[in-house]
Amino acid sequence: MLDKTYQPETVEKKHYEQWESAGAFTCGARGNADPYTIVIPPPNVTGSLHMGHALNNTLQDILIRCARMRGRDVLWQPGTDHAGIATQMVVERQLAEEGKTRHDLGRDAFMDRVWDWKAESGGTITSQLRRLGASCDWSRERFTMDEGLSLAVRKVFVELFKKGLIYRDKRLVNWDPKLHTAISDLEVEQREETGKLWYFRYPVEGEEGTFLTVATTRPETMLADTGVAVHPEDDRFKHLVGKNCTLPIVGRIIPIVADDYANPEKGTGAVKMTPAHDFNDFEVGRRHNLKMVNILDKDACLNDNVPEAYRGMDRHDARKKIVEEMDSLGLFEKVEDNPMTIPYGDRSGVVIEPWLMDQWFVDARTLAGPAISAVEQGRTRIVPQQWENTYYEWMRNIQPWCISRQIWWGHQIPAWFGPDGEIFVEMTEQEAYAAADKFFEGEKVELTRDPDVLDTWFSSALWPFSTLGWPEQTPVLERYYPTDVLITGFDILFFWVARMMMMGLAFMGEVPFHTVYIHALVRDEHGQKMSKSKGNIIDPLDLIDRFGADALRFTLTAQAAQGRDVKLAESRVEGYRNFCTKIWNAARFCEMNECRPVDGFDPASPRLAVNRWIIGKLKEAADGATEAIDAYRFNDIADVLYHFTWGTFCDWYLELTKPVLMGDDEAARTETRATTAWVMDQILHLLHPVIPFITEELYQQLDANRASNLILSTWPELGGNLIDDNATARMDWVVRVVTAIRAARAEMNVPAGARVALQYFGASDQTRGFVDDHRDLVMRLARLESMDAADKIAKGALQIIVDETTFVLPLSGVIDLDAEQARLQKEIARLEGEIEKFEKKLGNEKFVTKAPAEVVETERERLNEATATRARVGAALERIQAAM
RNA sequence: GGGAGCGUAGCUCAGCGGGAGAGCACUGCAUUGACAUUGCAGGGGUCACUGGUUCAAUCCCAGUCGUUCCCACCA
Repeated sequence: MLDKTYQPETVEKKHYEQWESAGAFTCGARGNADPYTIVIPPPNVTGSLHMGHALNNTLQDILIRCARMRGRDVLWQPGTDHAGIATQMVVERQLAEEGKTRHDLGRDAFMDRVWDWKAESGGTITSQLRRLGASCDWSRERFTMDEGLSLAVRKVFVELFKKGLIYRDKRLVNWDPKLHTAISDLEVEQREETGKLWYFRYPVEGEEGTFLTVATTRPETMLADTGVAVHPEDDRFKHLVGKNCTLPIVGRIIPIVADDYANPEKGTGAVKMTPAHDFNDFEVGRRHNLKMVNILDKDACLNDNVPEAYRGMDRHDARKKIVEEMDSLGLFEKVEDNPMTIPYGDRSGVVIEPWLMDQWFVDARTLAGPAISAVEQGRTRIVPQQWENTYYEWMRNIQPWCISRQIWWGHQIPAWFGPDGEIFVEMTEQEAYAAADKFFEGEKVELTRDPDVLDTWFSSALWPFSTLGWPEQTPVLERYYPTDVLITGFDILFFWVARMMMMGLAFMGEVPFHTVYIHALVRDEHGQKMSKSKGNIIDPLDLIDRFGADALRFTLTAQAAQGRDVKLAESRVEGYRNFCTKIWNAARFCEMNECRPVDGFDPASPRLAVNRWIIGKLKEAADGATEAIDAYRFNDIADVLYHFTWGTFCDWYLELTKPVLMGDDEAARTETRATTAWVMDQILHLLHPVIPFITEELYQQLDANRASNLILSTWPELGGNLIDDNATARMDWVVRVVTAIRAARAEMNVPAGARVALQYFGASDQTRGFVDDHRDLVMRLARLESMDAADKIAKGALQIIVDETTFVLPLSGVIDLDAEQARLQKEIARLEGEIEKFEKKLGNEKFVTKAPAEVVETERERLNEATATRARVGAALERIQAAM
């Protein structure tokens, strides 16, 4: 017996364990079936589940469960990411609370500490994914710093280095003065701010009283100026090109050069050059052989390359002091407000400094080529397609990828330096020494390994094949690569998707996935991004606790329309929890009425119209769900199943069949029980990918003899002629008549409980047939006492027009004639509006000649129908008026 | 500066070249047999604005306004 209410927490736990122990998640059991593979976007190993994960993994689980039910050999490859900077920051914060830094511990002890933290918190996110219902193959769980995956990282690094696609270079990088590491362009967040623009006079050397005014947003960088640039065509400055300025405060003589970069429209037209601290100036400096003077240390404080008074100062303090000193020298001209973008580190939140240093880079431009063509040729499809443009845009303008990080948690770069800076990149230290031996021709040297680690995204880029065993050529790799679809948020399109494309093509020679489905962000109900500081974070686990995992999953699915953010309101979750309750109660109804699944039930077999009708509707819903899944239209899946289950099955079918179930026609009862059970069962199948827990529970409870789990059963693919036009016509008629009577009764305040007599007038033969066949149904659902033909209409009765028939509730003296008159007049006004519209359209010759014939025909039918109904309602109105 | 999305009922959003939809909220009625986490019925919208294409535009095109986001090294 089913409990009176659905208890998610016990059911969810029970079935998840059952699925796992039944091996339902394990790949490879269906050796002959087509494989279907998804790799999970690996969450941060020390993180916890947020709404974005909940959405992302719900969508994956829907595809995975559906594919499994459709007979595929499914692999959902799970795992976690070491998330270098993020994880290291967490552990460093813990250390800070103990008053320590990582340097107090030293590298090895610090690494142990992070591994401990990983061991402690690493299970959180995976257990939360289980609570969500994610049917990952946990036996294959991987971590980006596993031995095998680390081997893959080294192998890729070494091979790319040997091909010249990874190189070490001295360039300006984005330096994070708080985290003390370089970061990639993608990790820099540009923020719009109102800054200032200061105008300074630089004396021209040897020309007393002549000044060149430059404008700058960063006064402190003037200490590193090594030139001034003007545009070659700028007549104001032509005569100064080739001369020098004396850099105030510092006293350095710096050249005035002509370069196209200088924009006559910007600032004063003369721009100071700071090649060691500005990306543009760096390029100009290269072109003109300007000196590179680095004035910052790793904390972004001024170093010994500046006048003594400034040494050790913070960059912000230095700015103030520079402006003051320039002012006191009479070289400060003015200051203006200036809207500008300032670079911030996305993790640290501090202003990033361009800093000149040696780092490792990937030649992304070369790797991007094949990744661009793969999408152009459709070997990988991006859904929704508009994201392809974004992908192309970025890939075609891709910059060298800075992959070295000055942190400890991550994959240490397999590069060893010799005594004079020679670089040996090898898989192991042993091989590095061997290479060094060869290089130094037997001379014994000491090698030191590069202390830096790789950008986290370097290892994530290998995820689709490193998790499957690469570089070994394993059967699993052979079978499941390339994967089928990748599901991810647009926020990591560049970070991750683009890089997987590059690495997959470079090392596997094949795209990593055929389809990339990009979903939106989950926001709060007002469209605000969820953040700790705003305090508007909704915790998925909290919602699961309160409403059940299924309710949360259904909500996310129903809102996952392509190309739009998901705005999550708790009222929605509550609404879909109610949907789960509805299903539960429908199942209880089945149980109470002994609607048990019948083995080998043939959906073409029922004879009763109501049964043939619901089977037809079910087929439509099932086809709709399948189409929606294949098109990644997740919200449509939810929508079509919601409306079929609640609106069609519960609200109509279960009500329509009650008379049969309670009647004494044994054959009809048996057929209806079997049909009800079968449709219920199909509903459970169709809903299972979205709401796996409650459907599994009901599937098992509704038939104690079931040998297998719903998770492993077969997706409904209903063939052939299950849609019966005759059954549809009659049942749709019943629905129409019942609805019309109910509406009229409600509007005219006929007491809901009152059983009233109904007469019908002017019915066609077909309608009379429908009445004869379905009289009991209409009487029951519309609360009628009787239903008889009449040859005239009683005076002052309530009249309801459906199609050609006038239904009459002879309530003379009971109903309010004025109200009835008003009701009919309103109906007439509506009909006349329609008629006018149709007539105007059909009176337009261009419409009749140019529009498709079937459209014209439809409009004609509508006009005829409206006209006929108008006449009948008019007659009804006259009768009422006669009675007044 | 470049690009993209969005603007439809009070709120959150589907839809989309030929009769404006859902959920929630709101109003009225209904409680002894699946379900009040319910049922029945109802109110509510110049589909942002202006032009254009078309027999026909909420839908396609252009522009405007508003809004969100992405990319970009501009003193």
